[in-house]
This record gives sequence, C-alpha cells and structure tokens, in this order.
Amino acid sequence: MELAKAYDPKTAEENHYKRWEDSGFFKPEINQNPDAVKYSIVIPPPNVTGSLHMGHALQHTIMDVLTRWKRMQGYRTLWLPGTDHAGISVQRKVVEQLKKDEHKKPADIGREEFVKRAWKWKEQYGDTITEQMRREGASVDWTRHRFTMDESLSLAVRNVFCTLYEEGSIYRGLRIVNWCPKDKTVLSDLEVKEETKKDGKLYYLRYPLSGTQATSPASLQPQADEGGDFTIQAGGTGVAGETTFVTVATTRPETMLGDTAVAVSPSDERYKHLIGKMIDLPLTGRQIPIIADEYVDAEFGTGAVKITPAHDPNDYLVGQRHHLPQLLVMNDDATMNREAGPVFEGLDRFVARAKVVEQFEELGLLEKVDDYEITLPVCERCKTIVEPILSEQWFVKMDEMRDLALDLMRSEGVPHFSPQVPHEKVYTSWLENLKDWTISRQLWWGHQIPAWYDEDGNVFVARTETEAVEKAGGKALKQDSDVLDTWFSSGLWAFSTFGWTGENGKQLTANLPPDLEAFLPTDVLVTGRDIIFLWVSRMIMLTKKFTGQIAFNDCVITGTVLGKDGKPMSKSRNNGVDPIEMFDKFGVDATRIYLASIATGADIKWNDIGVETYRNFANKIWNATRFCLMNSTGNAAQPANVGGADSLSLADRWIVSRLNTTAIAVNRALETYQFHEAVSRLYHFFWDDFCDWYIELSKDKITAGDVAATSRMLTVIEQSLRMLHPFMPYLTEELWLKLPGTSSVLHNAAYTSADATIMLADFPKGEAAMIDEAAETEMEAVIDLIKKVRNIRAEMNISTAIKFSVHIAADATMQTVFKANEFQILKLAKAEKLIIADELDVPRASAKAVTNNARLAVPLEGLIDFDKERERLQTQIAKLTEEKSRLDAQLSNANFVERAPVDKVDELRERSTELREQIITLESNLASLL
RNA sequence: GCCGUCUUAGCUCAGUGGUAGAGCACUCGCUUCACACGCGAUAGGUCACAAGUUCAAAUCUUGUAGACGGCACCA
Repeated sequence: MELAKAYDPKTAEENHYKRWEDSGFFKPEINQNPDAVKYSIVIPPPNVTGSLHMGHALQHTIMDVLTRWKRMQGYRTLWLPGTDHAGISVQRKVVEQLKKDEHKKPADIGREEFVKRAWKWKEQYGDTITEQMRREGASVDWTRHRFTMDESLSLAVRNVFCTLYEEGSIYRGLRIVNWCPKDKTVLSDLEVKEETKKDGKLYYLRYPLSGTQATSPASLQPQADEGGDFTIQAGGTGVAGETTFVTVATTRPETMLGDTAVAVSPSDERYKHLIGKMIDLPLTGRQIPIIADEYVDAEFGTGAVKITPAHDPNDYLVGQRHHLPQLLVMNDDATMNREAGPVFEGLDRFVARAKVVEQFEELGLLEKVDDYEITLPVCERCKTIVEPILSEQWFVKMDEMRDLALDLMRSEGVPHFSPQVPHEKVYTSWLENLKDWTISRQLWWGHQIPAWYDEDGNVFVARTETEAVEKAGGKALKQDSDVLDTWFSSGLWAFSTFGWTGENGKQLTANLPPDLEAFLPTDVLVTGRDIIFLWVSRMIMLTKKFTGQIAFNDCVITGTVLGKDGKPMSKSRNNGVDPIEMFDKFGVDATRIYLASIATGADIKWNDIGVETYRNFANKIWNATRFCLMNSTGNAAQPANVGGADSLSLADRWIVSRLNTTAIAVNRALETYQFHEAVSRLYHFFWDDFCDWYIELSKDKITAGDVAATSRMLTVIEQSLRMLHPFMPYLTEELWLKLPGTSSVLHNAAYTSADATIMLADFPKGEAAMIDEAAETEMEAVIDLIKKVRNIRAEMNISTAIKFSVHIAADATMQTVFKANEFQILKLAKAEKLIIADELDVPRASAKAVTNNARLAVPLEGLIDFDKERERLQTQIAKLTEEKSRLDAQLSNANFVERAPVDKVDELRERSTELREQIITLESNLASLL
C-alpha cells in the first residue's frame, strides 16, 4: 500500500464522520458491556443564531477529547448536543427580516404569526452550528439532540415555574429593573455591561424653595423666558433676592421631571433647617418635599440629592422608606411620556435632556455643568444605554437555591473547577451576594410565562390554560404576554435534556426517565468563564433543587482565545479568526490538537503558527505510517512482538518503555484536565523518541523486510494512533484502518461486535511494569554518544561523505552496551568503525569529547582544524566548569550540607565528581593540542 | 472602592522550592532511499522590579510598576 507523500486533511475529513454517525458509534448504546460505567457530558447549547467561533472550537475539542478518550476506555459514553432558543437574538433576527422583506413591524403581523416566523427562521438557519460541529468531528449523539423549546423541555420549564410559584419562590412585583429601550425588554443584572464615557457631564440644578422665591411657581413653568440674577453660596444653597435654592447634581437631568423629593443627610448641618420644607420643582409645577435619609452622603456633591423613585434603584428605596410617589416619566422606547408634561412628551430621553438643561439655563437655574467621567450601563447585546426604570416583572427568590449551591461547594467541593483558582472563589462569593433573578422578558420568542389574568388583574399560575381557567372558576383569562429569560430554560439543561419534565410532582425518585437515571449527574461541564454565573451556577442550583442531584461533578473553565492583537475577538475589532478557515488551511485535526495544547483556563493570543506546528505534526504521523506501510506487506501489528522477549534490542526495549511511560502520563494528564500536558507528551514521544530515534535506529531492519522489526514498529504506530485519536480523530482513523491487522479485535471489550474503527479501540493504559529503567539509561548513553560525534562532525565541518572511526573508552558495562549497539551508532553517527577499549589510544590529531558514560575520540588526520578543536574543547570545559562551580558553591555551604536532604547532597556530590573527571579529561585533551 | 489573574528566549507559550523548557524565527550544515510540513548541529533568558522567608526562590510572602479580568458604586 502506498500513501500520498503528504497528508491531505480533506480526504480524511470527508471519509469518516458519516460512517461513524451512521454506525451509531456516538451513541452510548454502542457499548455492549452491561457493567460499563457511564460517562456523560451535556454541551453548553450554542445559540441557534450562532455560527462556530474559536471559543466553541476550543470547548468542543476538549469535550470531544474527553468523550473519545472515555469511550475508548470502555465507558458508556454520552455527549449530548443541542441548541438554545436564544430569545433576544432570534427575536432580533426575525424583526430585521420582517423589516427588510416586508417593511413590517412585529405588531403588524401579531404574536402568533411572529412566533411562526421565528420557528421558520430557526428551521432554516438554526442548523448552521450543528453542521459545523460535524466538521469538527464532534462525537455527539445526534439522536439525543435537544432544543430548549422542544415540547418536553418546555413542559419542564412550565412545571419548574409552577412549582417555584406555588412555593412562593417566584413572585411578580414592581421593581426598578434594567430596561433596554431598543430591545424593549427588561434585562437581568448579568446581561448589563458597563461602558466608560469620558465626555460625560454632571449638571448642577437649582431647585427653588417654596414660598421663598421672588418668582412665582408659574414662572418656573417650561419655556418661561424669565431668568434670575442670583448669588451663590457654598454648600449648595443659593439666595437671590427672596429666593433660596437647593442645588442638586445629576447626570440625567431629564429624570428631574419625575422627581418626587430632594433628600439630604440627616446629620448635615447645612440643610437641617430645610428638612420638611417644600421645593417648587421647576418645569413641572409640582411641589416636592425635602427629606432626610441616611442614603445621602453629605460629603459627596452638593450634599443634596434629587429623588426619582421610578428611575433609579437607590431612589426607589428612598422613596419606599418615605412613601414617595413613583412618577414614571418615560415610555418603553425611552421617549418621555405624558407625565413629563406637554413640552417634553414624545421627546427622546437625550433630546429631553438637552431641553431640560436649556430651560434651566433660561430660568437661571443651571448652576454649572462639570465634565464627568461616567460609566454607563449598556445592553450586553445591542450596546444601547440601559435605562433603570420602574416596571412590573417576575422574579425568582434565590435564597434557598443559593444555599443548596453553597452547601454543595462547602461539603463536597462541587463543582470542582479546573482551574480551581480563581473560579471556585469567584463562584462562591457571587453566590453569597446573590440577589433575586428577574426572569420575565418582553419578547414573543421564548417560553411564554404560564400565568393568566382575569379582567380584574388576578393572576392564575398553572401548567395549562385549562388548568388556569379551572382555578379562576371558569372566567375568561388572558395569558401573560412575557416570556422567560433564556437562561431559565438553559438552567434546566442538565436534567431536562434527559427527559425530565416534572410531570410526577418533582420527579425526585419515582418514574425517572431512563436517560436521567443513566446519565445524571453528568461528569464534567466545559464552558467559558463568561457564563459561570448566568448558567453554571443556575444549573447547579436548579438541578439540585428539582432532582436532588449534582448537575456535574467537575467544571472545566476554558480561557479566552484572543485575536492577534491580544484583545477578545469581535466583529467590531475585526480581529476574529474563523475556525472553518483554519480547518480549510491546516485541517481539523491540527486545529483541534493546537487548541488542546493551550494550558487549561489560560487565555491565548491566536497564532497561526501554532496550528501550523500541528499541521506539520500530522504530516509527520502520516509519513511515519507511510514508511511503515511501504515496508510491511503482509505484516500485522502484534502486541506480543512488543513484549519483553530476551531477543529485543536495546532500542526495542527502550521504545516500549517510552510508549508505556507516555501512555501513563497521557492518562494521568487527561484525568486532571491537563490537556496541554497530554499533547506535549504525545508530540515529543512520537516525533523525538519514535521518529527521530527509534525509526532511524531500526531503519535498516525495516527496509530489509525484517518481519519482527516491522511488526514492532507497526505496533508502536498503532498504539500511538490510539492515544492521538481523541485529539486527531480523522487522521488517526484514516491511518489506523490502513494498518495491516487492524480490526474490531483491537476494540475495547465493550465494542467487539462493532465494525472496525479506532474510535472503539482500547485506549492504551500504559503499564508501569513495562517501564525499563535500564533501557532508558543505556539508550540515553547511546544517544549521548551519537550526539557528541555529530557535534564533532558539524563543528569541524566534516562532510557526511567522509567516514571516520570512533574510539570509545568506558567501563565494562557501558562497553557492552556500545558494542551491542555498534551498528546503530555507526549508522546514526555516520562512522565506519567503532573501537571500544578501556582507554583511548588515538593520535594527537583527534577531536575528543566526554559524555556521562564515556570518553570518545575521532581521529581526524588531515581533517582537523586545531584552532577550532581547541575552541570546541574550551567551550565544553567552560560549560562544565560553570556547572561544577555552582555545585561546589552549594556543597561548600555548611548550612546546605547540614539541612538539605541527604539524597540531594549526595546527588550533588556525585555530579560534582563526575564533572571533575570530565573536566580533567577535556583539559588533558586540550593540553595535548597546545 | 473590593476581589483576582498575568508579566519566563526575538514571537507565541509551558514550567511551582533543588542544573531554566517547547514550537516558530535566527545562525551553520544537509536534494541521507517516510517526511524540506523534513534531517543534523549551534546560538539565544540576571524568569517585570525591590525587599523578605529558606541551606536553596522563576516557583512561597510582602511591596512597586505595567497589562488584564470580575464585582460593587457612580446624586
């Protein structure tokens, strides 16, 4: 069989996925071992609006590595895929489409039609990411694909909602919430981000005290053209003629239209006499009181604060304490409403702001405007400035669930985060300060809240409309028009995807769906740190509450893949790297193993060269296999041939030892989610140990058609491919199937009846008993020797065409080793004769070197450049001398010798002695040249 | 304001108390019959800075500087 000269990822990528999927290899049912332990992962469901980005590629790689690794180990493995309905995102897409295609607004077609269009949109475009996951090679069980708005998952949502409501954990209330005027919906605190605005302004407004002003309340009406002529006093009050003012500062002047008080600190001497007095609120014709409240910091600003209970969370609380009216002056699109007065009604908030300021100025009531750096809350998705607004919404009390989660962490350390620092602490302290969760959203796409109202506004929460009507005694009802926060349904993901619907009460014990019983708790959750609060914590809480189970034991938090500029990838920065482009350029496998080579949790700047490295690695694997296949007609990988037979050469014993060391290390690394460690071990084992040394050492036998040698090489490749498979599924399958002798016989015992695939081959465990310390030491001595000879040739500029003999002096044991490997040493050192003795007996015109086990010399009559050789020796002496003096300094420190562990001290002493001998040898070599 | 992370070779990154590592780039040499996406040989680092703990610090502690993240506040 002859392979192409270079690996072409495309062919392999097209060859296998469909077969894997069609053969049911991704399904847990492929496992025929009734006693198999389960291993399960649920995918963080990507938005149906999404397409694959590098963060997905990273997370999917890790999940697939774990899944494939465990599957090969014989676990009954399930990686469950799915998508999230992504309320706001889909709604926005459909609104855009409607506008573009039909110039219509949602209201024009009505809710029912709109939702129909949204489903249609989802059917049409929602598969993008699932198709891309196939390209990635993700070994998910597509037959268990779930969507958060599937009937069964929606049933779970309704039942959870009703249960929480019946318990009193869900309530409806009037609160200050984050309002996005563009999306026209409320947002949870977590969906609000901050943006710093450097050119912000702080406006100082004068509020006249009632009964003191020269001007009548009427003159403070909007558009009054009368200005004032005032003198200002420090401390925020001003007097002009008969008029006294209280000056307040605000960044949002338009909200003054909704002010219902001015608050001062109770202990503020400057204002004590004003408490209880009234203010004539300009532009409104309203009178509002001056009140005292501890909330006010006398030191800050003017010490007097305008109170707008309907437009600020702190003011809202002050308002509650003082029973102030809550005057809402804005519409849901952030234009001013009727309450703002006829002059302002209908104006956008920012236009209204300018107008308020202008009018204050005209009235002489604008004291000053300061530049003020301000951070503004913005909508996470559309970046619109979020307006704090008084609104009636649904909330979940989090106290009980928070305690469930905190107990899990404290008593069982669940979930165990990787990396543990800093996530465990951040997660815990977030929980400790958890506030109620706003769960209603003013959207049409999503799970409509199962609450109905009668004409009088009485609410009936029920699982179905019929049940609600029943509760209402047959009255006509109207369902709440809001839907639930997308994260409410994804919070149930760990159990709703396994068939839990909450039909039988809480379904805690009875009639569990089989998948729930089989796969919950899941083993690990892999996700990014941006949704630890939004999703991870809620899934832990809701799963514990509704199933009594742990959602997942471990939680791997991946780092962020940054753009080449070191900033997070984003459309606006245009620094994104498309995984699909990388797949096309370097191959899926190279991209995957590169992503896996990033330290767990670490951020990384994207670097094409990293992927290129592993593209080259893929090619190396391809070519090593190619070489093997070129010489192995009729042979087969035979594990027995790698066993510890006496006839094995040093190189054979050594590669077996290295293989087992590697397998043990890889398994250990994967168990602790140290993917980069596993990758590094595999990379260096395959490239350095196997290709650079083992293949080169056995080449002559292989090319000579030595059956035993070839099948040993085949076996090492076969085992390596298995270990590489979780990282590089396509390449390894492509090659594995081509190896002679591969069949389902090599499968893990759980899959013997399945068609042959490396996916189901037994993952090498590695055996400590197969680690051969002597072989490692001896091989190291041989390698060391060869490297020294190569160094002489390179440094002396001796062409490989020139063969020379190599003299070696060593102790009896090492003499045996070198003798036994004479042929290999000659071949790799490109020498023609090896002379091994107790002492070196060479002419003066020789290049010399020392290793830890030998002295060596290469006679170079007529070829030697004495200056260069002296220089070479001096360099070596300098190096060894430096190391020795460092050791001797340590050894001459009495404290070190007394306090350091004996082993350590002995080790250093030995090394020092060794170095002394080597230096003496080199110095005498050098002396003979002088 | 509070909490936290990072700073290691030209670049991108590993490394957690005991002689500083990788890939790429650089230098030198190789059309060696698997691979130039390759082979061989070099060179390159007072591990941000300062103080401390220790026989011993890139690694632990504290501080400083710079980069970044989360939370809170923002009249």
